[in-house]
Amino acid sequence: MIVEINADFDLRLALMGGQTFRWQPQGGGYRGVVGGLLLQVEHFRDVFEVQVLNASHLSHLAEDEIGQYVEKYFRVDEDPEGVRSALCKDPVLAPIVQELGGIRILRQDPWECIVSYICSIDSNIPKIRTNVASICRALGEEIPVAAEWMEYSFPTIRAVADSSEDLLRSMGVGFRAPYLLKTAQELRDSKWNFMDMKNENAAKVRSDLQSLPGIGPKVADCILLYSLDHLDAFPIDRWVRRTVSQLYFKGEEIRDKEIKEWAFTRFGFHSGYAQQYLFEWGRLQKITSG
DNA sequence: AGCCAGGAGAATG
DNA sequence: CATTCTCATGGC
Repeated sequence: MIVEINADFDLRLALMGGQTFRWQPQGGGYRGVVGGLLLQVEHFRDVFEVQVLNASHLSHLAEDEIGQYVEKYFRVDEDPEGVRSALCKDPVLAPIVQELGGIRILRQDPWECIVSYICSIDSNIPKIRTNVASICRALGEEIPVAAEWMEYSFPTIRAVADSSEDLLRSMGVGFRAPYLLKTAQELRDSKWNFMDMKNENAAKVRSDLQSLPGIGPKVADCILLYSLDHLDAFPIDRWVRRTVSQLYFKGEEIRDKEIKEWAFTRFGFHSGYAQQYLFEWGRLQKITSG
């Protein structure tokens, strides 16, 4: 089955940047597992095609629901041109948006996002990817694709909650192992409704998330932005802190609280996209400056 | 080889 | 409330 999506979309930045960790370059496009579906994505001129490679026995989706599911994941229900033109009113951001182009924010699964960004604590993108891959291989369900080709779904909350700290440590996550275990157990044992969290007040959701072990301000904002439809969230990590300071505050050190207020004042409900451009631009500068 | 990494949490001034 | 320390591992 093939789903065609009509959108300007930088797939490399969306799938291989710092927002999701399950995709790999493959044959001119990218391959990744999303909610039990093994997807192959390729970009053509003004559309890209999403091909469903597996029988989707884990997705519990009917054939005609897969298209909607994929479109939700790629967040086609938004106007990227409108977002960019709004951001370009900022004279500092305008040339960056111009250069980086069509960054898009995916709509990921909240639980996958929680695990991924707990793994991200004091880490780096290549390592997060290997950590997440190890966790899926050990605790996810097998998705047989072809001979000698096995993919793995993202493990359920229960699968992680019922594992152990030692097992998680053996996947290279180090001191994050107890965070992952305790948060999974809390989510298993209490009633968390991620759907409701998409409509609730962002501050409330943020503080609820921060009650979970291993979720602080930065990780909570990533979960809000990447999986809970709170596109005004502005995750502040080292890169963003550094980049904002450099571009807007003459290199002065600014407290996170001030950066948050500054961001919302300046970018409003598009703060999440602003953050995304600033993050990618900061990393690009580091790469090109050696 | 040694520095650094999409931080959080606990312990201190 | 602000600063400082530790946490485990691997990428570059």
